[in-house]
Amino acid sequence: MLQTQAQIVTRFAPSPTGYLHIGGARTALFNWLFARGRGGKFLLRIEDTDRERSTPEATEAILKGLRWLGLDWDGEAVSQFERKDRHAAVAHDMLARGTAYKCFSTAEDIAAYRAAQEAAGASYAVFRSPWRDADPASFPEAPYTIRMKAPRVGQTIISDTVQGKVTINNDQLDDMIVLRSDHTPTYMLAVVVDDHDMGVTHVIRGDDHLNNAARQTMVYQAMGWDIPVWAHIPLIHGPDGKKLSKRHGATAVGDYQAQGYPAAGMRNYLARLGWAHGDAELFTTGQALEMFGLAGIGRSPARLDFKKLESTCGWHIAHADDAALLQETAGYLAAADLPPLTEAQSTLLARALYCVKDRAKTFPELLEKAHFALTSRPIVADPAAALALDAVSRGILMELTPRLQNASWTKEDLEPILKEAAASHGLVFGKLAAPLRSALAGRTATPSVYDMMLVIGQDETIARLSAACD
RNA sequence: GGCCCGUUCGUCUAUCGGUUAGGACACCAGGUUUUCAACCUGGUAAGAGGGGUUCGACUCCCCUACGGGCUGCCA
Repeated sequence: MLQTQAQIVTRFAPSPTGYLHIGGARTALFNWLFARGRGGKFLLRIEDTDRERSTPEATEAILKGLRWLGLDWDGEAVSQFERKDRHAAVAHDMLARGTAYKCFSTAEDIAAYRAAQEAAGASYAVFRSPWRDADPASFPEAPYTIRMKAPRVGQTIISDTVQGKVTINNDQLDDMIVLRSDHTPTYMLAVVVDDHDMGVTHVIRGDDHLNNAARQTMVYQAMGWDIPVWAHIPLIHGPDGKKLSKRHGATAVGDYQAQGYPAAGMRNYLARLGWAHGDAELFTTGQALEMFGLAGIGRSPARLDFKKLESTCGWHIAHADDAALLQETAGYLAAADLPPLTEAQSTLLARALYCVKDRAKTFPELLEKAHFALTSRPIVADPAAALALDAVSRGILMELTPRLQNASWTKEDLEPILKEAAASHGLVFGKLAAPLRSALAGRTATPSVYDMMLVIGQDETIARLSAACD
C-alpha cells in the first residue's frame, strides 16, 4: 500500500459554553467524514480558555451529543485551558522573535482611544497601541498584554478550499492580543498553537472564522509554522433564513435524540446540508465516508427543513437492522425521560418491527404504530374505533372466534377464514376489518389485521376478540 | 461605518460557457389498498435586479439590492 501522502488530521474544537448545537454537529460531522474516509485522524479539543463561560456540564453535553451521533474521536479530548503554559511560552517566543510586543494599554485606554477616533469623525477604528515600538526603558511596572506585531501594509491571502482565495488588507487587522494581562492565552493564539502541536492538517470550521483565518495566518508566519488547509463552511440558518437560535426550536442535538430521530438519519441529513455529491440523497454512513470530499461543499448557508429531516429519518428506520433499531429505541426512551420497555414489550416490538418500521419516521412514531403489540388487555377502544364495534359486528366476531381456535396461524391459513366470515354475512372484507381492528388495537389506524394477529399470537388474539364481544 | 462571504423551484441541491436547467423534500392529482402509512405514476414550481465580456451565459467581470459574518484582554 502506497502511503506517500501525509496522514490527514482534522479536529472539532467546540467551546463548552452550552449544548452541542446542530451547526456544531455538522461541522464535527464534516471533519469526521473527511478524516475517517481517508484513513486520517479526527481529534477533539475543548476550547475552554474562557473560564467565565466554560462549564464541565457543557463539555459533557457536547461529548454526549457526539457519542450519540457516532462521531468517535481519536485519543483523549484535549483541554485547551490545560495547555495554557505552552501557549504563554509561544507568546514569549514571539516576543523574543520581535513578532509580538508588550502592551501596557488598559481597557480604559482602548475605550478612550476609540472614543477619540469617533469624535474625530471615524466611524470605527482599530486600536493602534502606542507601545508597539516603544522603548523598553519606558515600560512601567504594570500588567501588560502581549500583542501580535501585525503588518500594517500589504495583504494577507487565505487560500480556502471552499471560499477560494480571500484577500484581506492588513490595515483592517489590529495587533491582536495573544496573551492577556493575567497571562492566559486568547483564542487566536491558542487555536493556532494547538492546531500546530496536534498536527492538524485540515481546518474545517464555520465561515464565521474566515476573517480570523487571516489573523491566525499571521501567527503561523510569526512562528514559521506550516499553515493548514482551510475549509470554511457556511453556517446553518433557521427555517426563516436568520441565524440559528433558540427561537427556532430544537437547536441542541440532544433535543433531536429526545424527539426520537435516529442518529443515522441525522448524519445523512446533516451531511446534505451544505454538501452534495451529485444526486445522492439517501445513503448509509459507510457510503457517506466514501463519497465525502471538500470539493462538494457549497458556499451558501443552508436552512433547516424538518420535513426533509423526517423523510430522511424514515428511510433510515425502514432500512435499519432490527437489533439496532431495538437498541436505539431504548436509547430514545431514556433520552426522552420515558419509562423503558418491559422485556415482554421488547420481544413483542421485535416481532412487530417488520410491519411497522417502514411506516415510521421517528421512534415515537414507531412506538405509536406498534401500540397494538405493546399494549395489554383490556383494550380500550377510542371513540372512533368504538363505532365499528356495533351489535352486528360483535355477532360476527363471536362466530369467528371459535374458528380461529384451530387455525395454524399463518397468513395463508387466516386469510380464507376471515374472508369467509365476511362473505357469509354479505360483507366486503373491509367491513369486517374495522371491528377487528377495533377489538385488537382499539384504534382505527393500525397495521394490517393479519400482521397484528400474527404478531400478538393466537391466544392473545382470541382473548382480545372475546373481550370485545362481552 | 469599514472589511469579508453569499444569492438556482417554498426548502436542500445538480450544473464546473452550449441542458427542454436535473434530482430530493414539501405540495397537488391519480393508482394500489382492510384503515393509516408506505409504495408507484404524473404535475405545479427556480437562475435577486441591472450592466458588460462572448457566436453563446445560471456559469466569467462590474454595480445595486438583500442576507450572513468579522470588526473583544469571547470563542
